[in-house]
Amino acid sequence: MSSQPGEPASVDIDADYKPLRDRVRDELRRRIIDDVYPPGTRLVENELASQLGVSRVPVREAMRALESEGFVKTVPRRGAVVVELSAQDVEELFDVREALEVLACQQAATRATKADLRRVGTTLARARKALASGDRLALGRANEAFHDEILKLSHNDLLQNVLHPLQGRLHWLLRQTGDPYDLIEEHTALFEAISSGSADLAAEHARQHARLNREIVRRLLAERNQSASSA
Amino acid sequence: MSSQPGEPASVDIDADYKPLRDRVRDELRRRIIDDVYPPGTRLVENELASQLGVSRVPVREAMRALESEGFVKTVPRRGAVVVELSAQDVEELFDVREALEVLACQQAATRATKADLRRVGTTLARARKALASGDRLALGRANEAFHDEILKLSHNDLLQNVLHPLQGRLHWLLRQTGDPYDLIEEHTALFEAISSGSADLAAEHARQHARLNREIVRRLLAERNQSASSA
DNA sequence: TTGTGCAATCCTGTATACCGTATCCCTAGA
DNA sequence: TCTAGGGATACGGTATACAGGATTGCACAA
Repeated sequence: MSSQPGEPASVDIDADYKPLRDRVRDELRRRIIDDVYPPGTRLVENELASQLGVSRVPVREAMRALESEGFVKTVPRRGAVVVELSAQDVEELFDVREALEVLACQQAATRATKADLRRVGTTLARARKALASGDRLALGRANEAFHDEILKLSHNDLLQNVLHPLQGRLHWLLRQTGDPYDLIEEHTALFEAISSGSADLAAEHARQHARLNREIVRRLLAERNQSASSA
Repeated sequence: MSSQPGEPASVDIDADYKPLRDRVRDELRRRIIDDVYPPGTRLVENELASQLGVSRVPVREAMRALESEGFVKTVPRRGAVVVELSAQDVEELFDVREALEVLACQQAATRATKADLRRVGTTLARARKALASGDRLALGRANEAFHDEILKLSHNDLLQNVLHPLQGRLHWLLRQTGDPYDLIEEHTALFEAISSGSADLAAEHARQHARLNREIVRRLLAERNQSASSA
């Protein structure tokens, strides 16, 4: 059309336009993850709508999205409640996550570009810095970002669409359990495996990492349940 | 509480109640799969609403659901269009499907009950009968049912929630390409591997089956594209 | 003939109001 | 203490309105 060579493909006047429903969804998801709405909280459409200064329609649509992401459960005619992840839910989450993250890392190994890898390297450096300065929050965020970026390296849109919400729930879970562990060595090894270009090596590391991660979360949950049952 | 032993957990006056949005979603999905709305068709809220005799709200919610299932693509302020699966989409579909179906079969091998296996056996018999009588439609349905049931054998709710929509798209694709192949031997072998209780064996067969399936679809698509480009 | 600009139109996104009905909760009564 | 009744609450759905981006078609200019 009228676009000059070198310019982005389309005109995109409104590239950053986001429907209200999506902004509401993001805000509610954030509140759930940040424990503003702890598990068990009822999410009442009218309350949220007036609180956010929007009508019920976008709130309803946001709620359906959060339901399909697994953050809330809707019982027909009773409304939506923030889910409490059961032990079985956690196991299933790790089952599926392992299968998909192994695939993501395999594909990342064969498809990642130099620029991709540089970006991940930067994120890892940020994590190391956060660890050194003892900033647990920043470390957690950097670790989350690491997984998000690995996922992008797969250059597989469907995989990203499927796995991303699961990772969201995983991150939520890790924040609930305190996420008090050092994954940097693990992540570095995984990153190197991917950088090597060997799909098999990357897969092996991804599987190992997922399993270690699962074990840690299992232990944390077991501890939490013990202290809860003694109350 | 007040319920007597042996009675269902709750009174369940309305056990089969389904929100309108879900029924609309199912109906629209059916129409897409049955090619009533071929790829590229614009889905206009008002039209569908008046056609189905409902208001716009449930139609909108159904559309979002179909979007997250990957049947339609919506561009903000421009509306929803039935997607046309690109070659890359198909590859990604098979990538993720393979990873998840391998997991499903592994878990099915260790978790399936006798009753589960009997049920699948019945479905396989149905497929054989359909093949013998040359009923292609029934054969296709039976093959779809086979995969749905294997998935249930995994007794993994999350896995089912994630994989089921992908299988829906896959079945859609197979109907588009004509689904003209005989999978019964393959399915029988997979079924026996699962029945044996060996996760490794089941995984191997699942992987092999997924790859064969992918090859067949690739060939069919290549043929279709050739005949399309010569038009 | 081919393009270009503008106006009319369509449709989405959102708001508002309202209704029926299922569910929940509280209270009064046995 | 338990149960039944009744009101309050909130979901699911309908109807309507409207602003403004997107699309289309047409007239007009090059």
